[in-house]
Amino acid sequence: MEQAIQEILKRNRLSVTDSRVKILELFLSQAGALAHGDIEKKTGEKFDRVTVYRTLQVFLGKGIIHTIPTADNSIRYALCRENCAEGHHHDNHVHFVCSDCGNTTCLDDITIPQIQLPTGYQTQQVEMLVSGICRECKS
Amino acid sequence: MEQAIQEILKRNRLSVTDSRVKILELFLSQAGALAHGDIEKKTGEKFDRVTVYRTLQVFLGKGIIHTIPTADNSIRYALCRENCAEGHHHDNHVHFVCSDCGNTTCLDDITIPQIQLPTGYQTQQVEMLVSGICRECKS
DNA sequence: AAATATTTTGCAACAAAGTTGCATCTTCCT
DNA sequence: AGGAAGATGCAACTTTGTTGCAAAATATTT
Repeated sequence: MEQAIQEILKRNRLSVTDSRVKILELFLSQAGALAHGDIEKKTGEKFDRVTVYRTLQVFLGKGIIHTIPTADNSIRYALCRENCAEGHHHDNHVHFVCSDCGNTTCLDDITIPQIQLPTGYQTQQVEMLVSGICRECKS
Repeated sequence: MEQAIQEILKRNRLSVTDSRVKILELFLSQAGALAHGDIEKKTGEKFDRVTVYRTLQVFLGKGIIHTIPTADNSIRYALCRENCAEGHHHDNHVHFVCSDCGNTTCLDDITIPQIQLPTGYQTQQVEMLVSGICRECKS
């Protein structure tokens, strides 16, 4: 994993620092999306709040992670699949929020269907957000 | 308009107060969705912040308005069409955020398409959020 | 229409979330 | 190893949202 992380950082011309490594580790070691708060807690509160904010901003800018809007007004972050160009994702998968466990996951294989907007509207990006019960919580 | 507003409040067994009337007026007098901040500003800062929060909560609970999650982590509120039951909307329309003027609108006539989730996932609610350029800004 | 009961409001105080400037420390490059 | 560039932590601050409570407004009863 250590390898992979270095690779990601280097590919994006970012210096390799403790916080960046630890935060990327977090993302890589679990499937779901993370809110800012989760990150602060799960890194063992080793980093300053400000550092976490700034690290997320940098990752966002480089297209390493993307945001997921949620109904409860708390932005989640998730890793982008391979090939997001700097600042320009192709992030056309559906996001799922479990109303039981609260986890947010990217359903990478479910593509957002095309829709026909009224004339005069021009689409740039589409987000689709499903809430419900996830596989783990259903059983 | 005054009529209509009273009607809405009475139908929902809410007492008719200045703040509620003014805030409903705001929603009725313009198409788009409003963020909490917009409301504070546009009412001419006559009401306490707390009152605005509470009023929105009440309207939400009664199904008079619904929330729209946005990518920038600021919840918008918009009027529900006619017949939302208390606490239970049928809110299956698409939301549009203009990246130029910033306005958020309900595309009431565009229905969210059905999607097929992976087995094991159970859907409760689906949100679809399109960003782009709106009719007004395009010209 | 007045009196009472019920709601709603505004204030104060607080908690959480996010931002900025700046000095210090790390990382990277040669 | 040394210096430039960049990242971090701290402090201070702003914005956003919440809660308890007394005062005020609204609704209800007679």
